[in-house]
Amino acid sequence: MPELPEVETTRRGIADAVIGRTITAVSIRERRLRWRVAPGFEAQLVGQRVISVARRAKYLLIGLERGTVLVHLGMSGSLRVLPAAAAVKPHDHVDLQLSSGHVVRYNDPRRFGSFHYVTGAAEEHQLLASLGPEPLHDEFDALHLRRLARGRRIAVKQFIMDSHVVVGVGNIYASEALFRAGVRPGRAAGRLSGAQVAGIVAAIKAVLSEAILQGGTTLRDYVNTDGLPGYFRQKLFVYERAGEPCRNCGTAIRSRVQGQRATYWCPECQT
DNA sequence: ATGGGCACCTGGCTGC
DNA sequence: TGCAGCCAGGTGCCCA
Repeated sequence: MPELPEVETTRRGIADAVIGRTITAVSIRERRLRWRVAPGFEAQLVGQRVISVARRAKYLLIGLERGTVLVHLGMSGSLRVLPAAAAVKPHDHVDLQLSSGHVVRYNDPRRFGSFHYVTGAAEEHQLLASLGPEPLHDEFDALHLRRLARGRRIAVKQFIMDSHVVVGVGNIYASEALFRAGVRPGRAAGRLSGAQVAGIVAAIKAVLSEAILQGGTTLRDYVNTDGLPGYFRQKLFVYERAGEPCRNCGTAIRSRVQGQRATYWCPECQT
């Protein structure tokens, strides 16, 4: 489910509710997430005040007084801020009880998400240490992408979804960015022109920024911290639109499986 | 190093 | 109606 815009929307949604509050209790109903939640996780959090809520790639970093909680939403995870007494629903796996009387509740049907508690510099944690640049930061530019693409035969769509190249570009926004850049997803990354690389960088930044403004994309499960969907779906040009007319030229959108993921493109607008 | 494929898991939809 | 099969916003790991 969540790509960078959905995670960023979640970050903004929980920030005001948690910053300055103390975690008074942690309850875990299901420890078997992508990785089993470590024994002692609850005890390490309880009593600590929340200092910050940041994001790195698709990870949320909940900064506490003595450490950081690393949360990943996987494919189907979401965090909501609810009154402490709110009824528990299926797949509500983790609760962070706050001194405000609210609870940050993690729901994840597929259990591909994760929770870690990290002491010391969170960015040095194994899961974060080798990640590429943030797509919306200045260090992600045409020069960077061109340098990494040199000699690579991998399809450009899989290339921009590689977290060593740039983080946060998932299956929806990879197709959408390549449509905007006018580049076919199967093109070899190393054979793109400088102008195409620059166009892809600009398109990634634009599509992610716009999606954040719309609160992300809801296809199936995703909801923000208030339980509401994201509205970017209406702005999608190609994703899950196979056979439908291109919004630009009317040609039927095509799809195929690439790297075990569905890919969508317009055969007329993308070369 | 690079690229490809698998695994983890549940739920919703399709078609027989 | 029932059920098998397929598909889904991610990503770490193993293999050639």
